[in-house]
Amino acid sequence: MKDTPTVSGRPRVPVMLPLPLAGAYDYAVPAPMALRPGEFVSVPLNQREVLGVVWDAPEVPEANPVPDRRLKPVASVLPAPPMTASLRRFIDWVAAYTLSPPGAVLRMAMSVPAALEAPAPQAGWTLAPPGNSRPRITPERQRVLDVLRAGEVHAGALLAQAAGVSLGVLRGMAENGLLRPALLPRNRRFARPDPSHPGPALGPAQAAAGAALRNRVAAQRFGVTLLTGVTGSGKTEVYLDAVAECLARGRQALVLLPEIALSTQWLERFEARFGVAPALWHSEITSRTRRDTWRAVAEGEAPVVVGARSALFLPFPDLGLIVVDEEHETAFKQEEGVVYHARDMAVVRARLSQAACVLVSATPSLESLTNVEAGRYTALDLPERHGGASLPVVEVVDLRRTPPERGRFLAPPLVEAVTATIERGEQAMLFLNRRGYAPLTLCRHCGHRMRCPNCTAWLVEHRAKRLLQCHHCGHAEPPPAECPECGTANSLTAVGPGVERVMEEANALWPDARRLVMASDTLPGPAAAAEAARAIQDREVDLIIGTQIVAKGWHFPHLTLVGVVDADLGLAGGDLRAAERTVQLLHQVAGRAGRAEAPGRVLLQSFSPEHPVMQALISGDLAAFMQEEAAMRRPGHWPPFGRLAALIVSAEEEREADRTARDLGLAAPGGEGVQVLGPAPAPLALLRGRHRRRLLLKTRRDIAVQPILREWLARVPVPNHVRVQVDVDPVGFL
DNA sequence: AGCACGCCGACT
DNA sequence: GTCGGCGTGCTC
Repeated sequence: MKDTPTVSGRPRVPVMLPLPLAGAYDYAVPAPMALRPGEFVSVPLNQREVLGVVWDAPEVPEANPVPDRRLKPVASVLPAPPMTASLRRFIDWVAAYTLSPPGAVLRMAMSVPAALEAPAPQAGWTLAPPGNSRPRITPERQRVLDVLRAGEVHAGALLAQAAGVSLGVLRGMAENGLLRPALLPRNRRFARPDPSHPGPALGPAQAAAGAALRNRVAAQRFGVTLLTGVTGSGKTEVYLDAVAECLARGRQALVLLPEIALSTQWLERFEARFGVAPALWHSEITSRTRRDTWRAVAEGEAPVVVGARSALFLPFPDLGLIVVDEEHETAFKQEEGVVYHARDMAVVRARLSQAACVLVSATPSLESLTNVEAGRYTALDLPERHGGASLPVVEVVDLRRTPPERGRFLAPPLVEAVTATIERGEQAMLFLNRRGYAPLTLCRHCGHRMRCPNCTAWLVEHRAKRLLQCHHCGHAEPPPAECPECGTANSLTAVGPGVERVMEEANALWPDARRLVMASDTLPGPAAAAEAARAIQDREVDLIIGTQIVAKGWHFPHLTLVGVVDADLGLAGGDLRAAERTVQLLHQVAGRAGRAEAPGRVLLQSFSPEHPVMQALISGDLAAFMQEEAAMRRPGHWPPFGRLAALIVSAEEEREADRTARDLGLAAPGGEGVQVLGPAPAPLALLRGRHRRRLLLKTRRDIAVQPILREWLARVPVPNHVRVQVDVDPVGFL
C-alpha cells in the first residue's frame, strides 16, 4: 500500500462527493484514522456534513492543491464495505465518457445512504451457560430447550411460536438463568440460488449454446458474447445456465432487463430454474428493501441481482457475469442527468470486473452485430424455436387496396382474421403503439389543433379519463366544449387512432369477445401487469389490445394472431434508426404469436407493403435487412461506423437558446473526419416550457468525441439560464 | 446538491 | 421599518 499522499507533511486524502463538482476534494486525515481508497466517509462541506468516498491519489500530483490550512478533517468512517477499485474505475470511466462530473456518477452508486450505516442488530435469545442454580424445567421450558440448540440465537417471537409457548415463558427462563439475550445473526434475506437445482430440460441446440456460455463464464475473464435466436428459442434458459456457472464459481451475476416492473414472467422462469427468487433492483422497490439489497450486494450476500439500468452501479465485490437481455431496447438509454447507455456501460463494467458479458436479443442492434463482425464480440445463435413451435407467418394488409371503412382503423382482412381466430377459441392481439383515444384533436371549422402549452406536441385525447394529455410533460386539460380558436361549438373532432379507439371499434365488431387493453396507463405497476398476463394465460381473455408493453417477452401460449394496426407508425420522421427500431419492435410483437403447438399468424396493416421493413418482416430474414441497413450507414460514417454526440441547448427564453446555439455553431470544431451539423431546432423544439436547439458532432470511428467536446465547450461561455446537455451516442431523436 | 448571502415586495 | 421571496455562488 502506498503512503498516504501529503503536500507538506500533513496527511490528506481526496474524497469524491456525490455532488456535481468538478472533481474530488482533499481532506485532512486525523491522526488515529487510517484511510484507504474506497472507504465511505463523512466529511464537512460548507456548513453541513456529507457522505463521500475516499478516492485514489491522482497519478500526477495536482498543480495547485488546496493549502493545508484550508483542509478540513474527515469526520468519520462509515461501517460499510469499502467501494471496490473496479467500481471506482467504472465511475471515473462513465464520467469521462459521458462528460459528466464524476460526483454525479458517484451519486448513482450512493443512492442508498442508509445502507452505509451499520444494520440495526436484532435482539434474540440463546442458551445461557449452565450456572450454579438448578431452575425448574417445566414442559413448556423443555420445549423451548428442545428447539434451541447450543450456540443458536433465535428471535423471541419465532422461538415462542416454534416451542408453542408465550413470550413470558422466555422472559421467565432468562430470569432463571436458562436463557440470555443475544444478537441475531444477520438474516439471510437473499437465498443462494442452487446452480444444480433441476431446471427445465434444454433441447440439444440450447444445451450446446449453454455449454459455450458456461465456458465463457468459467474463463473468469472479460469477454462479450452476443446471444441471438428467434423469439421463443429459449435464450433465457441458455443464459440462466451461464448464471448457474457463475454461481458455481462463487461470483455474483447481474441481469439487466429493460423494464423490470413488467417482468413477472421472467421471475417465474428464474424461480423455475433455481428454486428461489433473485434480488430485485428497480425504482419501485421500497426503501427498506432497497437498503437491504444494496447492503447485501456489497457484502456479497446477494448472488444474483436482476434489475433496471441503475443496477449497474450496485457495489458488487465480485461480479462474474453481466447479462443484458433485450439488448436492442432503447429503454437502456438514460436520457436525464448522467446520459448513458446501460448496454454499453455494462460491457465496460464487465471489462473492469474481469467478468463475462452476454448481450441477448432476438433482434440485435446494428451496434452489437457490427461488434461481432469486427471480432470484438463472439456470436452465439439459437436457430430454432424450442419445443417444436414454428415461427409465425407474416403478411401485409395493403391499406391502399383494402382500406378500413370510413372512420374505422381495422381493414376487412384483419377483421376477418380476428373473427376466425376468436371463433376457433384462440386468442388474438391488436398492437398499436399509441396510448389514449386519439393522437390529435382538430377543429372541423377552423382547423385549430389542440397543442400542449409547454411542448411542441399535440394533446392526446384520453376519452375514458375525459382529458386531453401531453405525453411529454404533465399537462392535462378537459376537452373544451367549443373550439378555443374560433369558438364553434361541437366542432372538435378526434383524428387518428389510439388503443382506446381501437378498443371502441372492437367493442362494436366483437361484442361477445372478452377484451383487454394493455397500456402503461391502464396497467399501473407490476402487479396489474402480472394479473393481466395471468388472465391471458388462463384464457380469460379472447382479444388483447395493447401498446408496446405487449411486445415485451411475454409468453402467451394460446395467442395465434397478431394484428399490427399501423405498421408504418415508427417510420415517419428523419430518425437514423427509425427503420431498425421498427423492425425490432414489430418482430418482437410478431413473436408473441404461435409460441405453442398452434401456428401463429401476423398481419401488418401498411400503406407501403414494399417498404424494406415490411419485406424483412415477411421474409423473416432480419440479418439481410441489417446488412442493408449497415450498407446505408457505412459510407456516411453514421453510427456504428462513426461517432455521434448531441448538444442540446435549452432555455426558457427562445432568444437565449438561439444565441448560445449560434455561438456554439460559430465555435464548432472541424478538420479531417470531424463534422458539426446544426444548430437546428431540436425535434421537440419546446419541451416542458424550455426552448431547445440541437447541434450534432459527427466523427470518424477512430476519433474520440470527448476531447473535441471538452475543448469546444470550454471555448463558448454559457449564460446562467441556458443549459447545454451533452449526449454522447444519442439514440432516438430526443 | 444544499446552504448562505443578497437584494426587492407585502405585511405585523 | 422587517419578514421572506428565490437568484447566485461556493463548497477541500
